[in-house]
Amino acid sequence: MMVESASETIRSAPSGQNGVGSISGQADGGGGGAGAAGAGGGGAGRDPAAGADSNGEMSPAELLHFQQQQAPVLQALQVARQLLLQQASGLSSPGNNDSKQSASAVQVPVSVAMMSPQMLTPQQMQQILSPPQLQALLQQQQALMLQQLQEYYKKQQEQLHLQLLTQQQAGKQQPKEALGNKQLAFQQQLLQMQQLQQQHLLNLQRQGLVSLQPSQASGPLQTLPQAAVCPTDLPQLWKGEGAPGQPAEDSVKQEGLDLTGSATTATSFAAPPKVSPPLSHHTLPNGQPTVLTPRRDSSSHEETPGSHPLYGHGECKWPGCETLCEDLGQFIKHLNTEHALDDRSTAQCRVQMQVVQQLEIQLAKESERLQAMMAHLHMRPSEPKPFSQPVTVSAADSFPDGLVHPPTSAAAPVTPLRPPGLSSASLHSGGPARRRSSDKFCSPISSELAQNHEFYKNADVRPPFTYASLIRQAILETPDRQLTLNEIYNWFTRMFAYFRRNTATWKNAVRHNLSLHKCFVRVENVKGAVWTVDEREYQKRRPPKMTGSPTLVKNMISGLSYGALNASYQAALAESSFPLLNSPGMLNPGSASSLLPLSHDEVGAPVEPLPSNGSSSPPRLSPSQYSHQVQVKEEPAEAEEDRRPGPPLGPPNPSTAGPPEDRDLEEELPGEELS
DNA sequence: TATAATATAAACAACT
DNA sequence: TAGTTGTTTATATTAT
Repeated sequence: MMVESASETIRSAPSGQNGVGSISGQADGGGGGAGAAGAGGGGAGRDPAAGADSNGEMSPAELLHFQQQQAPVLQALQVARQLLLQQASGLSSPGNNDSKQSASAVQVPVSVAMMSPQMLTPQQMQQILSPPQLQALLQQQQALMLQQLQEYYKKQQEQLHLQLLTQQQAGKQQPKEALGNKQLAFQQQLLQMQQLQQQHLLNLQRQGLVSLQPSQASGPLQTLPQAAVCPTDLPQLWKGEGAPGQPAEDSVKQEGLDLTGSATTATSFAAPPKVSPPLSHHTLPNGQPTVLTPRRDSSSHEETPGSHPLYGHGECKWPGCETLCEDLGQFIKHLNTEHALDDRSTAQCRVQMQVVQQLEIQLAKESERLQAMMAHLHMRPSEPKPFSQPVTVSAADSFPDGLVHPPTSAAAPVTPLRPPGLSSASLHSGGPARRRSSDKFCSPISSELAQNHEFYKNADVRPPFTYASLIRQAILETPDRQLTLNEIYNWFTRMFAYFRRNTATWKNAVRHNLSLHKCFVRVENVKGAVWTVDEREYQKRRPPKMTGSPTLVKNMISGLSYGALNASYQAALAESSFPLLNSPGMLNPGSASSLLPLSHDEVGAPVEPLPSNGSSSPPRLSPSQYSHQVQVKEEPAEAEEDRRPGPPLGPPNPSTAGPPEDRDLEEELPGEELS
């Protein structure tokens, strides 16, 4: 009865279509997850679309107005950048004419310079000043320029903000949707501007044009999140909080840092009511910034250990605040005075939370993308795979929650998902996955399992290994190299998400394999019957030609992904003699640990990373033992008595190995104690 | 095409 | 009696 019902599910399961469906479902799920994750910060996530919509609803006049507003900013940026570039080239080659120009720029108000760089031609400075002087002047000028740039931005942003406010007021009578869309449009403009500003500053920084000293650097630059880490929208988000808002009263801080954000703007701009649920103040470190450990810039972590997370390199790391503090005490004082619990700090904290949310959303998106990529690649197994990524990482990445939930339907025994390091051939089971040709020869189960341990554990993907190899692996992973049937079951379910379903089918298969293959020896001990592996018999199954023959190599090359080729090849060679991992480097910690027991239980074997290594050579079993075990299978009753003494079937004594049947295999294993 | 390996299904017996 | 364990047979698929 059970079997029948289960078999029905199995039958339906193998359908490839379902598998694909499940995949897409997972992808969808991922997307949904992302959406869900972004629910809180959904505003940001939806911004692009919302912005587009809102733009669509804006009147042409408004659009034009904004564009006009932004045009000068762009121009100014371009000009300023050119100017700085010229200056830089001038620095690098003092004799250059450009340097003259740059030097001359020092004397010209930056604002003017930005507007009409071509008109600046005082080149006398270059002739008059020495290179060091020029450089000093240049730095000074750069700082000036930055300051002016920021002021310029600030003004533009204030203008935009004012317009936003007026729109808000004027639009009170308008349908809320339209108003919201307009606001979004405004916010988009603000974001763009801020992004522009940041990109510009970043560019300057990258070009080495701006090596701003902390004090010199105006907030924006220093507070810029790492470009590599943050998508462009993230910095803007932050900026949006800090700079744009800058209502008049806050805009100019005594420190001269223009970065300080204003709470009001922050809330209205970056955290629209819908998006940012009222972040109650309790979420804020009430006057105890220490609670705000999650800094948005990782730089804080580089600071001297023991220092305040918000204090590093002698300055306050509070977003937008680079106030210099001589020591921790001063910093604490500064913290309590400048960053106490108030609207501004609250808003900044909100921003920080949004930054984190954005990062999470980004992570979700990237994970989804990775899934899609993997699915896509699986669709075309013939295509060469670029690289095999570190399995654990990618697997984890692709499944943020660490789980790939089995498709709702029992379908999809083989989903398009593939462990990154796994060869297409080994997974090639497009359909019912009847054949796992590569399991024995091409991709050693031990290494693949080690590499993709997390993947199989979490992904509902049918492992590309035969039942026999899996059973063997399960048994060999145990210190005693013996397992009861139930323990084998448990290993299957523990190691493979796939085997958490259709239990009747695969369990039947396991039993069938145990009985069918001579390599599995049933031994009775006190606890009952346990199953062991007769490596000699197991290796017998190998077609002789496979051993190190060109065919093997050919198969492997054709079957393995390029990235995994090397590791798999090595592992294959290793497995032929040492079935289990013997190359620690290929293991990820988790799997390595799981396999660890194997390595230390062998009595006689010195290193014996894998006792099971007996594989190629009749390893662990002394002739007597071996014969006895075989006998056991045929005559279980007798066996158990002899076994009793040591560990039930304890680590077979590796003392003398049976006649190495697979000599051919052992070429890889020089030092192996074959006999 | 023949063969081997494998997967799956199922029947059956023994045991708990 | 039901469930588990173990064996065996049959059939289909795939690769060599």
